[in-house]
Amino acid sequence: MKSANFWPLQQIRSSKSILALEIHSALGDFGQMNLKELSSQLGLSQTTVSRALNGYPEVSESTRQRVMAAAEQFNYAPSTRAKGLATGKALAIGHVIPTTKSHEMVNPIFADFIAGAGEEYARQGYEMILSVLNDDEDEHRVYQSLKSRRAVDGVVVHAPRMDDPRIPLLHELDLPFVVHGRASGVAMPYSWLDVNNRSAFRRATDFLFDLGHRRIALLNGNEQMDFAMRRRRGFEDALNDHGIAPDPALMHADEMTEDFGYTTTRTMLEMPAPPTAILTSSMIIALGVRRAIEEKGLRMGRDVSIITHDDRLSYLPNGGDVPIFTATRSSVRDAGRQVAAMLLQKIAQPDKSPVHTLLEAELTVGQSTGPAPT
Amino acid sequence: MKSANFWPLQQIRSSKSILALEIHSALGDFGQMNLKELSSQLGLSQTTVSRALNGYPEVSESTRQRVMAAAEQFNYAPSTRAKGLATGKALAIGHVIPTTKSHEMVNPIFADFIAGAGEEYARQGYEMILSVLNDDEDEHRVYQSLKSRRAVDGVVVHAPRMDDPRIPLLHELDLPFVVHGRASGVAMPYSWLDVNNRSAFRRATDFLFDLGHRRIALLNGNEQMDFAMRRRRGFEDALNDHGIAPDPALMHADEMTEDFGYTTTRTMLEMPAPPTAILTSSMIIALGVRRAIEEKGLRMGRDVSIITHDDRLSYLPNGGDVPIFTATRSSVRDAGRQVAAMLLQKIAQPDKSPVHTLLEAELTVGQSTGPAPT
DNA sequence: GGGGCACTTCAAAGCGCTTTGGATTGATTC
DNA sequence: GAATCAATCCAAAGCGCTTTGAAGTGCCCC
Repeated sequence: MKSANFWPLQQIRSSKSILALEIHSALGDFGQMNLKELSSQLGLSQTTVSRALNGYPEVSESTRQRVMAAAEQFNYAPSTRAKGLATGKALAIGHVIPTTKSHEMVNPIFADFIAGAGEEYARQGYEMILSVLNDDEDEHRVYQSLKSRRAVDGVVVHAPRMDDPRIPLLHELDLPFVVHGRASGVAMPYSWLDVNNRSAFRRATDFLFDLGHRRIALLNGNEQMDFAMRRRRGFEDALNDHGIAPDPALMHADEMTEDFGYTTTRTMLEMPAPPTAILTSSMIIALGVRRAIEEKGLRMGRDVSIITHDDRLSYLPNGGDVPIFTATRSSVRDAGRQVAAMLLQKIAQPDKSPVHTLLEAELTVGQSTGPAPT
Repeated sequence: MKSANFWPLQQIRSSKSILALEIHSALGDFGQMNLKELSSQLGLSQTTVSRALNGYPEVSESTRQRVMAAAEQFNYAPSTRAKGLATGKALAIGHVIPTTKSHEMVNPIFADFIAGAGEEYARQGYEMILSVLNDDEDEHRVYQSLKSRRAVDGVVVHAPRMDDPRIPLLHELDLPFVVHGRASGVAMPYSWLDVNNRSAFRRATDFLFDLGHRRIALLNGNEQMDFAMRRRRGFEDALNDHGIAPDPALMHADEMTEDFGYTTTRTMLEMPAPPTAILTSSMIIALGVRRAIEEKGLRMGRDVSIITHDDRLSYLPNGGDVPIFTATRSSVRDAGRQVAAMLLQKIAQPDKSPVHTLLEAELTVGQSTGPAPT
């Protein structure tokens, strides 16, 4: 221990270095490098190495370089679990996979949203952890469990419904969260990011009016969902502006499948006064609508116009340079990125008041709309 | 400490219980209950409480009941991080989100697969953690990082390509894994679960032959992907059996979008001798194919037959009771469940030799196929 | 040559759990 | 009544990190 009295410092250093190399090659592939090991290889204390890696100023630049190089060389990275324990943070964000209870349907926007959020987490050194709701399990328990196991520092709330009970719950659990969407009816403040669904659908409807359409149908998502309800409002707003009473026969809401679009449109086209334009809440519905139209020998954009909302899902591109569908567009992947950033921000500064982001969807004109047939 | 000498046991117990209640109500909502706290509330040592909760036999049944009740009441659950540190296991499984580099496209089967896998993890007390590949980042580093941070006990390999480099990498990293799919060209043994793509597509093609079709097209996924390559083999097998040479003009492979199905079919239908049947690798492609067919005034199932592979994605149901498309079906959600189970099994018994599961897709006949037009 | 001052570096405690090796207890046996 | 044995229960070490409070180092100046 007192060898420093006998050995010149330089010599110790270099002899240790040699030792380090030997030990390393001996460890070869089985040893998982840890802080203790790494610092002994470097001939430094764990404190110093830790500080060097975490960017504390107490460490000289040359030492830091040396440490970082060694960490790189030995593939060292601190154990997430140990780090989490020591810092009291989980360094992870939770996402609870939204499934509609009826058909264990996974929300199709989920994958792209996650991909966006994940980018942000990766950049900031956070883990993303997912939980799936087992059919028998209730939502409450999932969040409760996430909290009591201290598995995450915060969560993202997906697919909010009206009066969504998760918001008061998370408040009570004191678990930071950001909502992707909004929950009408919830009084307490919370952070959210949402697309301005109401104005988007209002504008889309207006656009159809401008083209001369008067019988416009709406194929919406399940109207328990907050976004669907808002889209309907926007649709109705525009009708009202133009002095037209909403016609229940032209308004349908259900899970957003191709089949829903197809069968509903088919039925509507049999009506004495069929719609000349149809607004849909998702590309998948729109595909079904288009099928029903073409099957009947009509042409989309001439006989019947379609406007859809387009979440820009990567596997469902809306055409190439020229969009196929006229659409209200907003990238859900981008939303994921932003929500993640908001949440990390909130975790860093818990006392800041809630933040709201309202994205405006852009209306891009494609080939699916045209003047109302006379 | 020696108070047991002065106080009758019963009395201590009950006085502690009262204390417990008081402390609890004082802690109220802010305290995160931990083992120490819980055991002091119960008047037991941490060891005993831990053992009671983890089902060790050294604890009497009555004590265990009492402990479990208290844990329930106080919403206690062990900290994942502390538990992980102590046991040396991460208690988590990693999934690296597959994106095709070209268009940051997220594999559309991903969400459903994850949902299935997540169920299994939840049941066995594992966390699921996702990583997203940043565009600039390379695959190697992601797995390397997962390993060196000791963030996961194993990973699932998604969307294997031919000669997939991840397999030797994970071997080298000594990180347990199971592959969803197979990687032709990889010599070393590994566990996988796959659909028998080759036989499925062979049978589908045979089925079309039986219906009298001779000019059959294949719209495949990107043939770097192992599954796509196997499907092509199956397709070619059947052609060979029937003495027909594969016609490059009828074989196309690309990212599986609706547009790909549409434009390719449209082109093919312009050929002097257009195909009378088309095989597609995904429902989304099939939707595009159908559109091209109907747009041309032809009818699916009469003028042109379609068979598609159907992963049973929850948001893309293939009709209701009567399937719309004739399809080779195999539930990807179910695959997720099984892969997860295989991986957890492997982690529990690392030395067992690799396991293989080959699922046969079922061929379900829908409305999209019919006798070849004469 | 010793005091003062930046710079660096260190030893050790603590995060919340599991687990080892031992202690305690009451019942049972001789 | 001492010895044996299950059945319980406990104290303390250890997992890999961060962080606090203290100490070492070299340099300059008086």
